[in-house]
Amino acid sequence: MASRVPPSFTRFSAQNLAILGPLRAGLADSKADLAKITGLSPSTVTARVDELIGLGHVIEVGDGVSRGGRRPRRLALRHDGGIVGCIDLGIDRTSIGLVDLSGQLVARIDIELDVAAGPHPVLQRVWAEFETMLAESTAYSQLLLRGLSVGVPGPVSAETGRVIAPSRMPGWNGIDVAQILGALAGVPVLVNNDANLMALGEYAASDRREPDQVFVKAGSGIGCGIIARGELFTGSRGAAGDISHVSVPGAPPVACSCGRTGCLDALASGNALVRELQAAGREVATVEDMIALARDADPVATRLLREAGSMTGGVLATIVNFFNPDRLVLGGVLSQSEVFVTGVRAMLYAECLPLATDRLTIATATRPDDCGLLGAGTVFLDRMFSLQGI
Amino acid sequence: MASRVPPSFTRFSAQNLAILGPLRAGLADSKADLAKITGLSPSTVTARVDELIGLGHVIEVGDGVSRGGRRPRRLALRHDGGIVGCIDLGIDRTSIGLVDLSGQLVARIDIELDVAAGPHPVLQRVWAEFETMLAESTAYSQLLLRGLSVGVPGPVSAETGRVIAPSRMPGWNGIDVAQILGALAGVPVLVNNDANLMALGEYAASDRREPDQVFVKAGSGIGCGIIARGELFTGSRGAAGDISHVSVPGAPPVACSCGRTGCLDALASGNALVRELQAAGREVATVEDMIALARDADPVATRLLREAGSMTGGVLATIVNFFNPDRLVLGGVLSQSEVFVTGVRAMLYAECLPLATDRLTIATATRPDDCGLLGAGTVFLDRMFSLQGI
DNA sequence: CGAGCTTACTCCATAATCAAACAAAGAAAC
DNA sequence: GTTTCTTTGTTTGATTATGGAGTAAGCTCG
Repeated sequence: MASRVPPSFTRFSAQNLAILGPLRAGLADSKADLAKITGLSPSTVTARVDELIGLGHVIEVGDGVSRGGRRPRRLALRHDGGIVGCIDLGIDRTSIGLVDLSGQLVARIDIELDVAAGPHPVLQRVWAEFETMLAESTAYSQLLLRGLSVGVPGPVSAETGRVIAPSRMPGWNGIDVAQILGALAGVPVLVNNDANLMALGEYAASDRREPDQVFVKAGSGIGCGIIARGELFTGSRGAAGDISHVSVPGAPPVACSCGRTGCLDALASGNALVRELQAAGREVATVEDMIALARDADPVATRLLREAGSMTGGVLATIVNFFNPDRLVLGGVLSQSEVFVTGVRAMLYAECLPLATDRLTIATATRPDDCGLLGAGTVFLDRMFSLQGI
Repeated sequence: MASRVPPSFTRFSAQNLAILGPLRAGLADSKADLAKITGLSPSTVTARVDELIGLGHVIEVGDGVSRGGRRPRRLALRHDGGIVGCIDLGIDRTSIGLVDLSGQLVARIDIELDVAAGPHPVLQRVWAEFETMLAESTAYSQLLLRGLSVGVPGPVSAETGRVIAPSRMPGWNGIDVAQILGALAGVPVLVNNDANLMALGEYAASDRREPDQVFVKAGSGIGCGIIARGELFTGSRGAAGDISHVSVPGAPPVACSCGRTGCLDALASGNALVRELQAAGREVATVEDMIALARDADPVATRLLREAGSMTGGVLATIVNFFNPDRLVLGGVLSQSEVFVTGVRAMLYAECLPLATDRLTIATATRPDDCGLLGAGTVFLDRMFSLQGI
């Protein structure tokens, strides 16, 4: 791979971004296309593209196929202009990956890591593992590390970037992950909630770019990310999408860690189901075990998953009526269970107005394992290729 | 008032809009301010403002006060450049108003009108009443009627502008209000859901311009409008915010017009409460009667209003957790009842995470009677002063 | 195989925009 | 009452973007 690294990004002008945007999204790959899409004049496109080529951000990649006239000279982003480190911090498992400037995931590892060990030990371990992975990825280790993008399993303040009131991350309240990791890595760090990143990753990875989507991460916990008008919606506080502690209609008053009873997280999360299954005498340790059991037609596991689907669907029904998304995506481990997904579907169609569901697609994640890392990469690249810059 | 009408709007250039936007919003009233806010150079601002003055859209209105140097020459939009007719169609009462180009409501009348009489009779009556009102408003009848903006008490398709599946407007399904009224009036007509318009009107009228707001119209029916990132959010279908037929957690299975049971509209709407109160032997005809009864400490009316508040609050709790608005505004007739509002508040604070409510303001509408008409005006003017144009 | 058509791209005179110097008008300091 | 500083607004080359004309390079069909 190219060892000559293009100059560091500072900021792009609005017009350069108008060129880079369609190139990045794959909506255009020639000057003519760019002129059509951006509305800029052909001469301006030529001038801007030449500048971007000179700066080393864009390259010509040979000729395209003719559409009845002169064939276009195809343009592309240089994806060797750097690399972004992506980290999806989980409760007991963390994924680490590399995303190139085109948004492709080009390397990943998974490590066992208990988030309860506390911010500093966890983040030091994560950084050490990342450095090892980067050094071993010979194709990419020469490239400039542009920064890190991290997903955490708890709310992240939109203003300060700190973790706030994370019910499942003891010792992390008020922690500034960007500052700690930034000190270790010496590069810019972005931090977001994991479900938000998964929503964005799914949106970027799938063909179905519906502008209004809801992504539900049903794993050991339950989270949710919102795409509104094609952009991540977090609310001014940064906590939008947090449905863990919504009361489930008509459910038993099971005590929740938040101090109330009947919360979705206490009733339908993977952790809650495993506990119930253990109470019923089954030998299960993880959510995956439980799903395997249900696949083997265990009646209790199957019933619990179906009920969890119903309860999740009941909460989502209100949200679908209210928000009217075009697409609802189920991700997380529980989405691997057909019974759970069926439960969600059945409840949604039963509880929603036809008006709200007749255009609604209910799907499972296109790349369930990767969407967290892909979303982390997307957030970073979108910011890098924006007026704001990194 | 000026009888010379400025030339018809066609489209504004992006830069002219950059000038008009801050002037319209009251964020700037001099060339220096405009340069600061828009980021355009002072010379460009001068050129654009001169052009807009020449076109008759902007005027100089004397000198401002010095802030330590030369005093500014104050600029303003010409609000005599036309007038917009606003119509808030209700189930049995319709408001008709005039909004000038600055967004001020300058005239209004209310008429008794049963929407069930059907589209053509209703819209003909509305247009006749509007013409009478306009002719009698001598200060404005000379001005150019730019168009009409209508709110209807049912879902409106975002794509076709037609009324779709309106549960409370028999005979209106699939009706193109814009086409019917446009044929009568000969001017452009915009149609939107009434709760959406009220949300926008409240947003425009209040000082608290929080970017993420939810407006709940609790009247004879229950509707809801969403402001996300400072803009009306309707979803691609146009029906976002429709919470009438959300199931109320733990409520009795009262039959609803939608064919299901336990819907919010069947339990907590003004109509539902009046029916229940009548069943309890009270002599009430309207929602206003019921509120008056509760003010006189009638125990049944008070209990019903409080329960309705709780049920509405229970549904809104899920929405607040999910959407995380900065502001929740209660409008419609029921918001005039302190008991109802208290019920909503109590349930919301009981059911929501502190994270979701610690920044949340729960308020009643600033101008409860006018926000529908104001919102209709806002929608029209925002569209007129956009690249899209009318 | 070439005339005519289509598509892709470039050149150039015109128009728009900008930064910077300048002018106007007032406030504050001495 | 003069000097100096601030703020507002205009004028002036220099820079930048634009749209249309022109060029390049393919297709298609008689």
